[in-house]
Amino acid sequence: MQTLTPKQQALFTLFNEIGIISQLSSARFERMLPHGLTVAQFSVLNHLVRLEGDWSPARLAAAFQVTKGTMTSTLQRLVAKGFISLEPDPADGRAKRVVLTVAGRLARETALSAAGPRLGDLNAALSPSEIEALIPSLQKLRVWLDINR
Amino acid sequence: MQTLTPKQQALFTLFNEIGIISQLSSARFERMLPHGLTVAQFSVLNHLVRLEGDWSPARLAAAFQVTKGTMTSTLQRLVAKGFISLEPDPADGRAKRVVLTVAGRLARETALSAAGPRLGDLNAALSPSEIEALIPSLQKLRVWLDINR
DNA sequence: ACTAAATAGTTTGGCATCGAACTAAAAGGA
DNA sequence: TCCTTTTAGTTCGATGCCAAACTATTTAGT
Repeated sequence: MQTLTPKQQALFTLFNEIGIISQLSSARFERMLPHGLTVAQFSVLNHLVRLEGDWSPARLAAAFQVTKGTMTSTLQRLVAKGFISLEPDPADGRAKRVVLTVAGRLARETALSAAGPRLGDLNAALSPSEIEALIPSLQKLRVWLDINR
Repeated sequence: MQTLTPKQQALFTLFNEIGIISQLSSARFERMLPHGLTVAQFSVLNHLVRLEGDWSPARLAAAFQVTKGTMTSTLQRLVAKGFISLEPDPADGRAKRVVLTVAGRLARETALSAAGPRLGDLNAALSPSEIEALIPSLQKLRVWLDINR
């Protein structure tokens, strides 16, 4: 029977754990969000608030590591909720600019107030120092996966 | 403006990295798989080979932390590919038994031969010891998220 | 034994994601 | 300038995932 070496097995386990954590944590976070916001939608709002400046759908797609088609879909839902508007880019006929509305800024505030405090619950599972310890390795892994796509 | 404490920020970063790694690694793994197998489909085949015994859709759903509906869908696709069959459970009129076909066992072999060797590429990003170091913390986190669902 | 509650599976509707095909517009090159 | 290539966005068809509603069957409690 085909088997894996211990090293391969460890990698397999690693990605398996990461996949499950990703699933469970998004679901958990999403349940805290108001306005029927999804993680993808909230992330875009949060990004627009934190990093002021001009953001096109294409730049957002690159920032979030998703395809342009995926970003189109997420942005359309945010437009439908009145949290952003898409305006033509005066300097480039192909491009659009993503503009946060007042309601969008408010929704992000509300979401953060609702979800932020409960993030701390996680310290029952992992101490702050353990969390800090994980991040650098995960970042190395993410960067490598991103570059060697 | 609503902000996050450093601890909350670290958690946010952690889940963000995990989400991206999950995305990139599944895509990477999936590209190596033959027969148009997805990660979800391969995982079920692999599970059935490694852990012989009687597996119902419900048990599989629990093992993979997905809903029964999700498992129904994945199993239906595996049936369509001829890799498993679903048979009635003689002892329980509600239940079914998931049976690996010869083709299914072969497909799993082939997939493992194709994907296994290339798993090692990842060692360019993270050494085996770093990988080993990550796993216990991630498992703690996963278990906590699972229990406190 | 009967009824109520739990369990197995399916189906539906919604969101995220991908890859691929397609349109429009900008950039580059000869 | 004209043609080719690149880039921005959208759309389409799959897949995975969830929550919720629904059927059938089994268990449990009285």
